[in-house]
Amino acid sequence: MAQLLRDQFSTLLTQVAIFEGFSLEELQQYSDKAIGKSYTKKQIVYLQDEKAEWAYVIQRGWVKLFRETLDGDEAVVDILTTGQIFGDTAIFNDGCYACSSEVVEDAVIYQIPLSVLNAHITTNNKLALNMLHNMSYFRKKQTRELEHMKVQNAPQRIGCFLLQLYKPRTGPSALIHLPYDKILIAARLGMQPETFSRALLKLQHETGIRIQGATVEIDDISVLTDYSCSSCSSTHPSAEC
Amino acid sequence: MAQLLRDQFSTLLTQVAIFEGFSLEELQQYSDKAIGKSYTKKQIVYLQDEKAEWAYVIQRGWVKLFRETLDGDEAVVDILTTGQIFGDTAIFNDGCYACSSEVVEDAVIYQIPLSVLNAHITTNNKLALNMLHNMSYFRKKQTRELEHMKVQNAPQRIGCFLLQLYKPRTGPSALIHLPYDKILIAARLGMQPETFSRALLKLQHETGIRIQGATVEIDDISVLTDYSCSSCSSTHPSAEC
DNA sequence: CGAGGGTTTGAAGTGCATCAAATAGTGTGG
DNA sequence: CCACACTATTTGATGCACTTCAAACCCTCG
Repeated sequence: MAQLLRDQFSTLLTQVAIFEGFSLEELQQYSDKAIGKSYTKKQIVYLQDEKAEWAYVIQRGWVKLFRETLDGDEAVVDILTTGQIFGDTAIFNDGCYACSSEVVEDAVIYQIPLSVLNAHITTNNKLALNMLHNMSYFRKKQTRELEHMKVQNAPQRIGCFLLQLYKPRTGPSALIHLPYDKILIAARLGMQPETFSRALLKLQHETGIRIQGATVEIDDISVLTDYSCSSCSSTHPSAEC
Repeated sequence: MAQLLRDQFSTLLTQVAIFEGFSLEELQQYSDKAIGKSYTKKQIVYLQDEKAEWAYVIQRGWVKLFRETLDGDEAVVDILTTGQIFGDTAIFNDGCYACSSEVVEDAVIYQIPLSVLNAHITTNNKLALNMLHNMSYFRKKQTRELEHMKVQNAPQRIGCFLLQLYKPRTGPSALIHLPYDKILIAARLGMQPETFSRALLKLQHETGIRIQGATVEIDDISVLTDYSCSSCSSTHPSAEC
């Protein structure tokens, strides 16, 4: 990799959760062997159960992690973007990827050898602790999601999804842009596109938010938290929900 | 703690996943400050969001981890038994418990100070790696559970639950004893007791298994995997499912 | 034996899935 | 720049799975 690219890549790595607190120098060991590629929508990065050689870091775009069942159904595990790493936990999964991954919005993705990461974990306790924190974060997120599947209905789940896109700023109003297809959001929330469409209508009527294509206008974010989080166990109101 | 108890406790700790590969000597640091207690059904061990001082190790009995929503619904996160640790991940959750925990079958539970565990993690990379492996295991389990909530119906989810209770032995037949109330199993699987009862009937008719009170008789385990795992993404057939 | 949970059964309602088809939106080649 | 093809999204109609409410039954334990 050329020096300029290497520096750019190392800077990206400093934004990755598991590398928090690491210096550019410490991260140079990755840029030596890293590879950056461009991907277009619908490209597969890797498949479930494949032997894992690389971890991937997203510089730009969106990537879907999913699992496919024998009869063709798919469960969307997560949808990731800039600064997020994936495939790294194959280290703890017999060296195989636990999910398949597919690009859902044109992306630039770097890949780093798992062997380097693996060696680094066993010698650097700080990295292991960072990964623990990170994995704990995702476990919490998953736990919340399971809870939502059990106790929330479709419109409420969409409300929670919108709240997660909301970045707190001045004032209670917000203008949110849906970052990818509604069909994909529906899959992410475990419902059919038709259900999503109808639930979105219901959500509009019941909370007063306005949706026009991929744009969501919210006058008062607290109406949404009231509506969606009443059946959450999270502290209410919560941006986490 | 008396020496005899201490030894007994250290032996229990060697069975705990995150302490795998540790010697009795290394584990002595816990027995100094550990406390063992008996609990009866329905006793609360700790509540969600409480400041966490202890991690708990089950010697005997069953414990439910759950989250309660504002409007009284509860989501059962997990149900644990002998040799399992809980509350330990509060270390990565701002020092607060992420779930409440309640004894569901009379239990003996030891508690160890989180401060000792926390100190141990930062100095002992092996422990950190063990915890990573363990957390990865639970993440996988949760991912599978989320998938099941999205793609399986009630009888199939019960089938998977039974498969998890099945410990492979000689031959394809099995006699399983349900370890706790059906109401609790229903909650664990995210369904109503009535639904559970009816789904169990359907499962009997469609797979030929026989259920008498808390006893489950299965002639051929593969019938159950065929029935339940057809819509799983796990390698089929799988004890994991 | 009687009280109290656990469990089952019945009847009715609700939410989501499914199938079908219309509509909107996007990118392509002519 | 337009017509076409293709996909995304919406809308309608219907069915099924699960929930809810109500009540009976069963089992255990004081």
